[in-house]
This record gives sequence, C-alpha cells and structure tokens, in this order.
Amino acid sequence: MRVVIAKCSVDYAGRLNAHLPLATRLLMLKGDGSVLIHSDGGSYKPLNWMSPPCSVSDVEVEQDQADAGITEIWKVVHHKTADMLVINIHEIFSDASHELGVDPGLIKDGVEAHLQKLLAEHIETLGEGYQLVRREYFTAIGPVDILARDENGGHVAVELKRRGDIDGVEQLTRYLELMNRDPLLAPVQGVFAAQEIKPQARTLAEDRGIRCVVLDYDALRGMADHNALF
Amino acid sequence: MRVVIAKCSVDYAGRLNAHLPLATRLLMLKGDGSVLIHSDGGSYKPLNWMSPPCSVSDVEVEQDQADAGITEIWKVVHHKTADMLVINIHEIFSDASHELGVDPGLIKDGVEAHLQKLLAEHIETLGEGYQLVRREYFTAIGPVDILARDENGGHVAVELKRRGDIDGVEQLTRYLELMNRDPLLAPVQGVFAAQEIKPQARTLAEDRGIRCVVLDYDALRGMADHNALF
DNA sequence: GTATGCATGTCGCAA
DNA sequence: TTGCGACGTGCATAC
Repeated sequence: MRVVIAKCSVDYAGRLNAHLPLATRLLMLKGDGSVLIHSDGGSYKPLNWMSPPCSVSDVEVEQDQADAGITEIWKVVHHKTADMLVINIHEIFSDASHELGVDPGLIKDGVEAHLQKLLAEHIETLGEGYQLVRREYFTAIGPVDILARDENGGHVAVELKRRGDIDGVEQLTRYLELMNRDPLLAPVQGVFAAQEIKPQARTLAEDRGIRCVVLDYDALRGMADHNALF
Repeated sequence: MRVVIAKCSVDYAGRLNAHLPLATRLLMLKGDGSVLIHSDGGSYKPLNWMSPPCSVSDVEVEQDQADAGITEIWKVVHHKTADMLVINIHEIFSDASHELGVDPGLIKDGVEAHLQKLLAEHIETLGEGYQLVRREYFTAIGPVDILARDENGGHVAVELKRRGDIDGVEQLTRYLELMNRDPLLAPVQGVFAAQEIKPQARTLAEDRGIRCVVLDYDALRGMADHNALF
C-alpha cells in the first residue's frame, strides 16, 4: 500500500462527473490498483475513489499543465467499465509504501442472518406452541424471513429487522397480501420482529393487524449458549 | 490527520459486535476524532471505523496484555451512541501527522435530473399522443416526477428511477392511490419508468396495473442532440 | 454471470 | 430529531 499526502485536483468521469478543486489530501493506493482520496474529516467514505479491478498509470504532463503547477498526472481506469479518475498532482508532501500482507478479515456477530438463525431455533420466543415451517420461505415477490405456525396451526409470516422501520412493515404487508391469496396458506398472520421498533412503524404495523415483537439479541444468544452447554 | 501503519487487533461493539484478528493495517485518525482502519485491498469501505462525533483516548496496558505483545491500546468512543472501538497496538511501523486544512468539497454533475428533463421533453417516448402536463407535479405526499396525458386525455403519473426497484413501485402506488381520489384527476394511470427494472419490481407493478417502461438514456440524449442540431 | 436484499450502510433534504 | 429517497451505493449470496 502506498500512502501519499499531496496537493491535488481530481476529476472523475463514470456514472456521473465530479470534480475536486485543488487542496491537500491523502491518497491511498492499494495493492489491487484501487485508489482512495480522503480529506481530514467527513466519514469513512472517500471524497473520490476507484474500485478494483483498476489500474493507475502516469500520464505525461503537457507544457500548459506544467505551467499551471501540475507536476504529475495519475490516471486510474477501471478494467471493466469506462469509469476514469484523473489526479493532477501539484505537490507531494509525503510518499510512503508499506507491505501489509493479506488481511484475515472481519469477524462479525449480530447481523440479520445470525439473528434469523437464532430466532428460527427459538421460534417459541414468539409464542407458546409456535413451530418453525422454514426460513427464507420463497414467494413471487421475495423471500419471507421466517414462516411458522402458531398454536392453532395457522400460518405466521415473520419479518425480521435489526431496526424496525416503516419500510419493513410495508415489506411484510406485501408478503401478507400475496400469501393470503394462497388458499393453501391463508389465513396468514404477520409478526414484525426487531431489536428496536420505531414508534411510527409500530403504529402502522398494529393498525394493519401485524403484531410487533422486540427481540433481545443477548437473551436469544444466551438461550443458544445454554443449549450448547446441555 | 494522523496516519499510522501498525500491527493491531481491533474490537468493535455497537450496532453489532465485530473483531479483527492481529495483522498489519493502516489506521487513519482524522481531525474530527473519527478513525478508519484499512487493509491493502477491498473497497473504499474500511474494515472497521468510528464515525464522528467521537474521540480517541489511550488506555493503560495491563500486565497480561503487555505479556501478550500489546504496547498501546486506543479506545474510540462515540459521543452520542454507545458505539466503541478498541484498537490493540502490537507494533507501530510508521506514524505521521499532516495538516490538510478544510477541503473545498466535491462538485457533482448528476444524471438524474437530466433524465427527467429529457423524458419530459420527449414524453411521446411513453406512447403516441402523450402530452406533458408538468414535471414535479405536487401532491400532499410528495411530488410526482412527471404528470402527463395519454392519447385519450387521461392522466398518467410517471415515476422515474435510474434503477427500478420495489420501493419505487410502492412510491408510485401511494401517489396513484391519492390522485385517484381526486375527481379532477381520476382516473390516473401509472407508468414506472427506469433505465433498468428489476424483475420483482416489474411483477409487483404489473400486478397493480402499473405499466413498466425501460428507458434508453443514450437514445433520449440522442433525440435531444438531434433536436439541438435541427 | 445475473439478480436480489442487507448494510455498523452513508448522505442530504425537508418537515 | 425523524422520515424519506438517492447513492459512482458496496457487498455477499443464491440462482
């Protein structure tokens, strides 16, 4: 990885056109050819970038460009699309390369997939006598997170979110509408389950007869641990 | 901005829990307290990060941690949420600070507004005899991208997207529901126009009687160019 | 390879 | 602050 601190201006042409006026920035050139241009602030998103697969090449500086103060021009082209990034270097303050090696990668815990697995394994969390039919029950408009049966054998469609928002309720509503047209499934009840449910989402859901369940991730994991122990 | 190349392991606890095993990485500490942890590869997204507002502090290294090879511990805490990032430094290979100043920011030249303008100017793309009523037709729940009339004088509401997704169909459905309650407008037909329409979105749209139209941006631009020429 | 939905999404705007 | 829509969304995964 090469890290350069330089005064530069940047132009991007691809899915849109964008321009960065002259300023001092950090340029990160990664081993796979990708380039990131960061300012001292903002978020993790660079001001501008080129995603791999791509490659960087030096372009000869014309006389008029040199007169304008440009000392180097780096052209980054994407290998598959026509995306292009041109970095006009005016002054380099620092330029260092480091060998980082391959990263072992991030280990995540607590994403929706994991939550879904835990809830499916402990579907009785939703109510006594509940039984799992299957995860990712497929419909014409997408997969329902969990399909279950309640204590009376009636179908229950569960939409699972980390944060329960209005669009999650809309999603579940679409599934319910479709599934309730299927005589083999109807009537299907809806359960909106999330670690946190926004008030407006709850209002909308309950107005539509959808039950809201706030999940305790740690408690679910605790149950899993308990089962693992015994 | 401070840029550090170090062998480190990282733990994040917040919206989820995540762990980075020991490896050499780039640590970017920005002026606003935010921290980015990058590997030599991947995309513009860091392996791990903390968004501002947040602050970094040094934590004293316990004896057993020192025995494990840890020389420094940086703790990054978010000021508003309980999000926390702990960086265990084992070895620092490079540590440099640079004054970057405030960035003038990115100047974008988008394509979205342009597409709407082009379609409005060539509304007959949607069908012979179509006539533009107006762009950004305002309703109580938001502006409809384009309102037009078909060859029979009936109203047509057009929702325009670069990528036609289910969300866009929902949006248009809400508009249509509202507009069809207005005796001055009803009946209003719906047209879902995008450069690309996802199959599931198409299914949902057609199930609701909404017509799907795939737009050719280059062709529309070509028509505009042609008009500009003659 | 294409298609689909999640994301520590982030970001910006408006009410 | 919350809601809502766009993003050069990126990204993994199932088909």
